[in-house]
Amino acid sequence: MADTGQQPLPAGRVTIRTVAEDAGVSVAAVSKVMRNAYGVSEALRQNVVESIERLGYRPSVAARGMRGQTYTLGVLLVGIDNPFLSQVFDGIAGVADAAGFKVLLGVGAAKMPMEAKLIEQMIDNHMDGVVMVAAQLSGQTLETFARQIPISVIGHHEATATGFDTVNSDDRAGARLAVEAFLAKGYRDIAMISLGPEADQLENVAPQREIGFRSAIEAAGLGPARITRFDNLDAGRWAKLEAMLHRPDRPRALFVWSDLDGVPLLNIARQMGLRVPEDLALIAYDNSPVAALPLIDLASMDQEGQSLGQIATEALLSRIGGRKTAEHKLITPHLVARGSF
Amino acid sequence: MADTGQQPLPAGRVTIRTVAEDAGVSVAAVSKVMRNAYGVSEALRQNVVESIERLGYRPSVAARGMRGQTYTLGVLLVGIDNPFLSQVFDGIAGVADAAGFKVLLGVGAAKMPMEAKLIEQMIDNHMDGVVMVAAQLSGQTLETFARQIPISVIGHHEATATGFDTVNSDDRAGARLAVEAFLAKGYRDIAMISLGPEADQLENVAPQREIGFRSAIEAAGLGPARITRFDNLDAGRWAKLEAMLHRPDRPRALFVWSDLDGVPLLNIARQMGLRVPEDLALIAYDNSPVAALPLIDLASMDQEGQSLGQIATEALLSRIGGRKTAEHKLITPHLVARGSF
DNA sequence: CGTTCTACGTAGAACATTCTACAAGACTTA
DNA sequence: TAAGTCTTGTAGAATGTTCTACGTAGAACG
Repeated sequence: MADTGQQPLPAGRVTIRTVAEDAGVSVAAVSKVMRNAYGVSEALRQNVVESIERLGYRPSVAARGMRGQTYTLGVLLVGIDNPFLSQVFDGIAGVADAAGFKVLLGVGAAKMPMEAKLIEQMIDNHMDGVVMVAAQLSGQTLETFARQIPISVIGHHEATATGFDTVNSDDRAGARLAVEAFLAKGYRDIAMISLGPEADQLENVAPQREIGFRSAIEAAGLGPARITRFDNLDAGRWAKLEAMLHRPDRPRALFVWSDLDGVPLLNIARQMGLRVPEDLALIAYDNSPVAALPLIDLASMDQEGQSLGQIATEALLSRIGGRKTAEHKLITPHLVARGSF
Repeated sequence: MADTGQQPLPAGRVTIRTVAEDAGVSVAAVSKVMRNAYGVSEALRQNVVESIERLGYRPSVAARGMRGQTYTLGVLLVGIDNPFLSQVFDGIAGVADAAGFKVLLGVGAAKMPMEAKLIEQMIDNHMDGVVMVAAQLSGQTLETFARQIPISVIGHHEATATGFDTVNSDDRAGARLAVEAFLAKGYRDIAMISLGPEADQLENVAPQREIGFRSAIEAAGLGPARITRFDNLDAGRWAKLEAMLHRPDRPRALFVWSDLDGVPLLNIARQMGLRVPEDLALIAYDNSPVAALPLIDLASMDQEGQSLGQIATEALLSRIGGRKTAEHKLITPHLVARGSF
């Protein structure tokens, strides 16, 4: 490793001053080299770079944050055990890394005050920007924060926002594609299971999928659309789902807003003795690894989370770079057909 | 950033100076109140607190980091889509939050250089401490980092480490409990599937489980123990697993080092027409939500990830508080019995 | 009635960086 | 040759905190 010479213990931290002394130049010169700023001769540059490598110098992010950029992006995730989010994160991390930015993660647990605190924390850490994934915060709150830090949002339909960028999977198209896939196989009696109670919050993904579902059903002349909502927090939801499957007017085909509900639903159906797809056809959403298990074999819409993450991060970086106008992008999902329909 | 100079913008950042002026006291007095340090009268305190609330002041973490504590902990996770890690994180976040610490996450993707970079980043952010979960880094590397920042490690058996604390599930006991559960039901022909190729890296969990398995098998007079290892990165592993189940000397009962392999294995077995547990009995590890699905119904060892996270964080906080000696704790896991054996 | 304590509060250095001026040369141009 | 311009580098302010050292009362002590 690094040879420190006579002094056996490395002692204190290697700061920009240590490097400056070692290279025999001013502190500002080292700073310039670090940022490849203008006004450094090749000779000086070489000299400083050598000292930096010899000493293993790394600039203090905290100190940087006081005046300049930190080259750190914050990512705000709703939860941590959702495979879709994991894909999105991969996309974000890839682009950030390539651009020389570090990434730190905050986990909001789908609680608004928590999310707000985390953004504040990222601001307080002087991060250069934030990617929010499936945030619960209102568009208005986001606008407020966006005045303090560049923000790019995934999974939050807010196409009129002016202060921040958004990237979304086209949830309406996704629902339509699912319905069309059912129709192509001859299913006519199609219903949807959605996430309650947020039906009127059009910025969220589930309501958007409802809109897509409804319009596709009506376009096929099968209206009015049947949509049942279950609350994420409702403890008795599985019992309700089972009751629904027991009713005589049980639909022949079900479009489920997420694998999070789709997989357990499939479980319940099979437990009840229903054959899938002979008795009940299913298409869910997110194309998570569990859905792909042979024993589950659940068809699911793939949102291409990695692309979403990449595009959102590119947008964020260009905003950090100085863009003032807002960008809103929509990515079309695709169906991964499996034995469940 | 947005400051064009001409317009007096609504709000520049609220700093400690703003508060001091508003309250009519010195900057240091405000700092003392923030840290509830010694030497503040109740009257002054009240006055300052009022100003803080009125102005919505939040201290800059970056500036704090330059001299004092940042009240931020870093958490280093191998991956983000592992339900066990999600539990651990919950435990960490809970304890940290209660102690007034913020948490930021880094994701190491099981790559050593990546992990090293993330720790360095946390050091550069002047975080107060780091919890590492299932790190790949060697104990020696950890000791080096531990000289620069307090570290608490989960899932890394290193009981002789002096520079950092460790908290582990008792993996040997876990394997033994699984074997004993098999024995209690009369199974005698028991084998294990482990993670390769790291059998000789005793700090990792899989080798520890192998040791526990081996000793339990031998103690029952059923030795030598049959252990097969599959590499995480091996693309053909599923085919190999299937081939193994086709062999005539297929074991009657299988202990699998993780649900990550256990669930797909169960899938393959059922696909082959094997009945579980009539033809093949299974116990895996981690008790992930998928294992609990009725269609899967896989018995699994529960490591109580949340406790692990809590204990590791408490250790970290006490180390931040000044403790110099190392603590090494072991938590006993328990079996969640299900229909698979 | 001085002297020492104790409690409260303040000034200012320190922290590690960026960034704005500006100076000293070298080079160009009229 | 004088004036202007470009290049390279430096000094020092600025950033928002914490923390050390110190001053100033009033209380307790002898």
